[in-house]
Amino acid sequence: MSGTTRALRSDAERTVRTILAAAERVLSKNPAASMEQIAEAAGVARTTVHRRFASRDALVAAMADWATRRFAEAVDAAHPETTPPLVALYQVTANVLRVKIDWGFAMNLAYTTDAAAQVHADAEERCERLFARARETGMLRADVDLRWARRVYYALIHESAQDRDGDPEALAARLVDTLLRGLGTGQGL
Amino acid sequence: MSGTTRALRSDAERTVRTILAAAERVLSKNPAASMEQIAEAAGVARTTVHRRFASRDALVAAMADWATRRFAEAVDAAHPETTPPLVALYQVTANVLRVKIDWGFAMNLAYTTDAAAQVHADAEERCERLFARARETGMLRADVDLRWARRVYYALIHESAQDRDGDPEALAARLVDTLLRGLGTGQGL
DNA sequence: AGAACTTGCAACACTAATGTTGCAAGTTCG
DNA sequence: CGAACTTGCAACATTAGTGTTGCAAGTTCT
Repeated sequence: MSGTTRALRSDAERTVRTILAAAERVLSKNPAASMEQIAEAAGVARTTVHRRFASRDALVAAMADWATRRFAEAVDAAHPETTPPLVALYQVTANVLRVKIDWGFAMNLAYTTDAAAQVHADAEERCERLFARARETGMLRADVDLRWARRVYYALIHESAQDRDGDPEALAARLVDTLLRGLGTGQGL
Repeated sequence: MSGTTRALRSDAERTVRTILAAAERVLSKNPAASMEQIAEAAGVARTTVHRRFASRDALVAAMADWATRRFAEAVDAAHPETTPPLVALYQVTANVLRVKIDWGFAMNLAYTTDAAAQVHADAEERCERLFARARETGMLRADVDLRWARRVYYALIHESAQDRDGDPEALAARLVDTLLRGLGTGQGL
């Protein structure tokens, strides 16, 4: 039984992922797109979408959860609490960019689901803790506000993720450089 | 005749602005809000909204135009082509923040209308020209990409505008400081 | 008071999207 | 092959939002 159902279930799983990917593509271009448009982009009938997701809200919630899971993996993989701050910053940035480039819309649904909200709230805290370590090691200025630092960092992540065909490593390098050094020379300040 | 119609017309104008302000308030919280919700927030009947704006799209377009006009005024008032770059940067930033704090949603409709699109495209060019001047005077690093500079600047404007109750001058100061100096000390790079 | 105009209200028509169901056709696997 | 399961298709019910109209009541100004 488990062999059979596993095979059959994997078909369904594949369909689910196809739909999620299509929804990301369509909704990132037009957040008000209909289920019909999403189904068409996924190459399935609208009824199939409704079979997999009870409602539009359920589909959106599934997108939030899916992207959030990938986001959490991206953060964890960089071991931001144990790696030296600068290295961690590069790693997290590149990893998160990889996810955000593909799931930009879904990642903006951070506070749609309780589970997703929890992960993102945790991530914010971890981010600020990383910046706290960076400040202690003299990497960040002593007077920098951690909350503002995180907000600027997030804003730069968001902006960098618009370069959908760029190399995540290069994007991360530019981002970190801008975050730490800014764009000025320091003349006339 | 002109006296009479002017008085009557001003009533209508007042209603129009009330509706625009309400739409901004409501739609910034929920972009999918209905005309009913907007009307309620404006303290008028839904039919009144429909009398002033032929359709939902027309309302949204009016919001885009209104915010764009205020945005253009904010930029012009800073005389970014003739004032020294650093001063101009502060002035433009503070002025634009004042508008964006109140019309954040409407300002994101930049490319809804042809007229608005034109203004915003112009503003982007003017922004990059300002940064070009800043680079020539040694305020910005010589190797900085103007397009990236503008994108970072816009991202910081967007983020700063979230502090809806902050003093625009103080927000501008923090923004420019972050843009030019970044958040790092320069140690270990 | 009277003209010009605006508003709220109730009622209506219309549309687009959502969500459901039944069934025939197809697949994967044992 | 037959069981389990999934899909597409057609048809349907329901709803929420949009946009329209007529009319009575109200205002502002002359």
